Amino acid sequence: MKQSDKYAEILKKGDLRATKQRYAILEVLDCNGAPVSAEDLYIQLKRKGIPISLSTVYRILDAFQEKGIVVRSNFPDVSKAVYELFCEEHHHHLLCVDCRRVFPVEGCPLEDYERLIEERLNFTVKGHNLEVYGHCKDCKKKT
Amino acid sequence: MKQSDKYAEILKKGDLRATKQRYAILEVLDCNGAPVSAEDLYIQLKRKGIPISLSTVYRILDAFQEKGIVVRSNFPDVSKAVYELFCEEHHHHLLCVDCRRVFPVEGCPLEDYERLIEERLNFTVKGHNLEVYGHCKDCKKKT
DNA sequence: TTCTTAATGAGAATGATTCGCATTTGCATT
DNA sequence: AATGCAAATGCGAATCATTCTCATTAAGAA
Repeated sequence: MKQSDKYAEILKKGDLRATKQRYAILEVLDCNGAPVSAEDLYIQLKRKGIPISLSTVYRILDAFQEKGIVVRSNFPDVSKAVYELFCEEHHHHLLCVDCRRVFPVEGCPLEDYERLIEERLNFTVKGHNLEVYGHCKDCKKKT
Repeated sequence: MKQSDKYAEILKKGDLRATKQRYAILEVLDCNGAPVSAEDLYIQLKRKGIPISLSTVYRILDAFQEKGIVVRSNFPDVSKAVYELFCEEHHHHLLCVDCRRVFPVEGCPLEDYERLIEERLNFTVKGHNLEVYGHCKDCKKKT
């Protein structure tokens, strides 16, 4: 199966029309790995020669997030939201406070904690947000 | 010791002048328990008859955060930042997606996880952000 | 009481995001 | 392939949270 077929399927499943702009956003997110801001995405798309406007980037990301195609996050002390493709394997992020890069970490330590919350506080847990921040191995060296 | 003495001490320790506005913000945060946005804080202060402007609220919260007196957080899908008094006991928050209330939970399940990250990924952990969201016990009933 | 400097108020400026509306484009149906 | 219509896009204006500027006020040391 070609990449473009994969994207077409994602869009069809989400009941979204297949447009050049949507394909291009899926492709960039797919290649990018780490979360990107709407503006970065816009710049990358322009650089690739894709005709698109910033508001369309926002609109597409919104639609994607509604359909569960992407996940939006807000990192502390960063004023813009970032987006990445939804990933089956639940994972979290390490943020380097020096170089501002984002590293994925697979796995999640919260199952027991959430069970405890459900039992002790009678709260139905639907999800969580977790980011860990600090100094990545490259930035550690430099100091 | 009176409450106002407590606030005076906090300000002195932070090397900040004691002003009516700063006392008032400390008092509201102290009574409020849960995190509040700058605007909510401003509204509450006005309601109490405190003369203050919104920019001052932001400035004071900024200064407080710099001194470690308050903690600022960004909850997902909420565009404004929220602030609460720094609390010695490390804790996290439960967000009810229905009533939007915030509940504190003491304790933290991340020690082992962070140790693992430090070892496996050679990343120096400085802190983390964790919020759990779902339906609180009151909203659960209503449905 | 005076002086210096930090803090405040009011509103303008900024930056991220959303909205409104005219135009274009997928795509289901002839 | 041509048609029609709803969905998607582009552009700029609008909005929202937050920060900045600068003139005025008030803490607190001397």
